[in-house]
Amino acid sequence: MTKHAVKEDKRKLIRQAAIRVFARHGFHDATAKQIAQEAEVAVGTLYNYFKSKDDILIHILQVEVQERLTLMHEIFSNGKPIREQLRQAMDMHVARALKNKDIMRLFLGEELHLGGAIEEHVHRLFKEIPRRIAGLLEVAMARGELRKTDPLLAAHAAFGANRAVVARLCLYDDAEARRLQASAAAELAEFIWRALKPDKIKEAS
Amino acid sequence: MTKHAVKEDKRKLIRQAAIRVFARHGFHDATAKQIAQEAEVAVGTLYNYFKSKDDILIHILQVEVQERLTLMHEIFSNGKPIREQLRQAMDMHVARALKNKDIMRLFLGEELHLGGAIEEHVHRLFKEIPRRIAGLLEVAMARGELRKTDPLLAAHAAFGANRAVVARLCLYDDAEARRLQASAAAELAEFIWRALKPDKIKEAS
Amino acid sequence: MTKHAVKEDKRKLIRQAAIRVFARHGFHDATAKQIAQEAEVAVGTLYNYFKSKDDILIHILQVEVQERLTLMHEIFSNGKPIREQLRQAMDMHVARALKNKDIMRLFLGEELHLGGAIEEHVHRLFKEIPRRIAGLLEVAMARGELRKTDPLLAAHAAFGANRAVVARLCLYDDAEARRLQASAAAELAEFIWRALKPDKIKEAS
Amino acid sequence: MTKHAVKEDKRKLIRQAAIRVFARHGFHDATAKQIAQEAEVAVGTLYNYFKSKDDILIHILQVEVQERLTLMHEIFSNGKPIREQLRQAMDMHVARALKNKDIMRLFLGEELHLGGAIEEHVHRLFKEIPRRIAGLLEVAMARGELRKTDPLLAAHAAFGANRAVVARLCLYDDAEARRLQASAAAELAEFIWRALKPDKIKEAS
DNA sequence: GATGAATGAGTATTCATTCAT
DNA sequence: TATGAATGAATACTCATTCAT
Repeated sequence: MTKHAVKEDKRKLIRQAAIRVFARHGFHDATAKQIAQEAEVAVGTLYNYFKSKDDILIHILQVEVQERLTLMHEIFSNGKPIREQLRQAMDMHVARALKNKDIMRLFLGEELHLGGAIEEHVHRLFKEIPRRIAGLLEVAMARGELRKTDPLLAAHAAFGANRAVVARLCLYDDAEARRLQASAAAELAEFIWRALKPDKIKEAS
Repeated sequence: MTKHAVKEDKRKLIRQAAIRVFARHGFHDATAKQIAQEAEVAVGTLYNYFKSKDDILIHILQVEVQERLTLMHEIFSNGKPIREQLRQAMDMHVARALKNKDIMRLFLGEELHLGGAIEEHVHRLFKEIPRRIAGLLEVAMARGELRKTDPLLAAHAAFGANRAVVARLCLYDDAEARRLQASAAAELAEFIWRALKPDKIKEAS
Repeated sequence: MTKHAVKEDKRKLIRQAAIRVFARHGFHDATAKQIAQEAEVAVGTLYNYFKSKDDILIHILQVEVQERLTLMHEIFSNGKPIREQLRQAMDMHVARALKNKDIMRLFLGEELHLGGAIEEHVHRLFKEIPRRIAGLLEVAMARGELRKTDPLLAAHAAFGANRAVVARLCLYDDAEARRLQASAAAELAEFIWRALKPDKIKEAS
Repeated sequence: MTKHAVKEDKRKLIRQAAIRVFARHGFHDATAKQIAQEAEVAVGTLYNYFKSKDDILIHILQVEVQERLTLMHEIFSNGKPIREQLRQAMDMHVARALKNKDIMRLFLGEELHLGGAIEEHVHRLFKEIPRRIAGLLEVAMARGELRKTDPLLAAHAAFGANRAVVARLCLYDDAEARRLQASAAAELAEFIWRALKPDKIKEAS
């Protein structure tokens, strides 16, 4: 039990070091040596915990995606009106992104062309998110809380809007980014809400 | 003058070969040799027309972005109602993307982490698009054709929504992609229109 | 004393595991981990019983060579006519080789280029065999049981003939190997006997 | 034509450098860098002429085996009596070996366990030699110039005898090696001739 | 201008060995 | 004694770029 916990701790240590290094140099240009130094372990140790550099990236993305999906699921199961849920979801994403810009840099940048084997893993991971959002939207549409439209397309549009705004906040640290930061989540929620709200709103309660 | 034209022709030849190769293998994994073979020239010749491999990528992106911006500008200057303009813009982007999936793959994937010098060039390029969209939106807001909100944020959201949907269409060639293809532009336009239309529509032609 | 016996047992355990692993992967490509797993001990344990991976190989070869030399000595001391002794020696070598192909693969393949330090050990070991054979041949020549010729050269030739035939039987498991298997020892003995028998045979008794 | 010749020259240059380096350090321990330095080219250049380090070794062995087989074929086609042919063959092998000890060291040592893909190539190469010798012996047996026995087994025995003696001469440069050097070929030829000559010799000149 | 052979810096991964537990 | 996680030196191979022809 302890052994397993220690092993997980070290994986986490390496994962977090790798996030920083990948964010700094990009996946391709980051070297195993850099990751090892950042984690303060020997190069060989990386390979005691991960099969390869690719494997580290996959693991990082998996953990992050998993956590997001879980949080999203909680928000959209809390019984609040959909408009409120959208607002909470945007808050969550924006806050999380700002809190950990490193991982966002990684998350936003390395969507494609990782080469052969990883690419599939990563794509599968990235396709899962809009699919889950589409599921949530579909339920809301069925309930009449959102207008009827293609849920998958709407999910992509909503997720894409969010992604672009968050990217703007995280990737460029300029005056405009700082200006948008405060209102971004609220405006995004409003944007998506308006895009998807029913024509006649009959929100009971 | 002829000399210059010949030179530009060869640059174009190489650029288009590079687009295909980058799309196939990704920027990092594409080799100068592959590009040369695809363009049916010697490796050395590449370097007579471009400073470096990086330079080729920058050039590709510049041309594409430039063309899009020009088209966008035309659409938003045609005097049609904003809703129609949105529709035309979405049509243009989707059609162009589907027509040249190669360049889209490149365009979508290599946004970040190209390493040091290029990164700046590319970022500057990619920041330009939302800024221009924001400009267009701002005008429309001033005219009361769109609701008042932060134009830059709205531009990012709209552009992001578009980007995500187009990515879905171009990057994964599955059943869902084919289903969405026909209606994507219209639905996207509707999505963005609803997100940004004024509360009370008083479109005096 | 018991302690020493236990220690020897474990050395044997490891030695035999190593023989299997070396035979499977070759000395260079075999890893300490593989040997440890095959022996069902921890990696560190190997190093409690052997100085190094090299040391394990040396030990294996030493034991095998020692055993062969002892058996050879017995055969050539049994008072039988030399022709019969040759026959018995060939039988012994062929039988032993076929019984333990693993060790033969090792024995035949890793003769050279083990790198610096081991090489000397191994060479010394491998030089010992022809020298001992030469000694036996010399005695027989002195007695007139074999024709007079350079004993060392004859020893190498005889040993080499044997080695090559045994290699053929052990290393390639094809139809020809199976055909030769039955008659190999007898034919080899005959080959060497004819090569070395005196011109006029006056075998008393 | 010139281009091809130049390319072949460089392959030869690299091949010969590699022979020296492999002989010095053994195949496994020789590094690409060492070979490059010995050949006075850059590391990358090696890979313009050979697919891999393995490929270099295969090429070396192929050339050497091919040359030997050709020479052997000439000797055994020259119409001389078989005893003379044997003598010439031994002379050739011994002389060639002494003239180029480097390649012999390689030739003798790396018979096995080169790992996966090469191993097959090399084995096929090394099996070819006894097969060809067997063919020659069979013809001689049919003509009554040699006693009837299994030609393949005899070939292995003869080749093995030769190999062992040559190895002794090339690998260890000690007093005994120098003593044997002069008489080795003649004695080897005699050894093999006696081992294989017919019981009643009726050599019609 | 065009060519493509030569260059050599750069990197993921392995594995013998150690040593704290 | 037994363990096995940690270590880090070592190495084949790639590929952007150059430059003599």
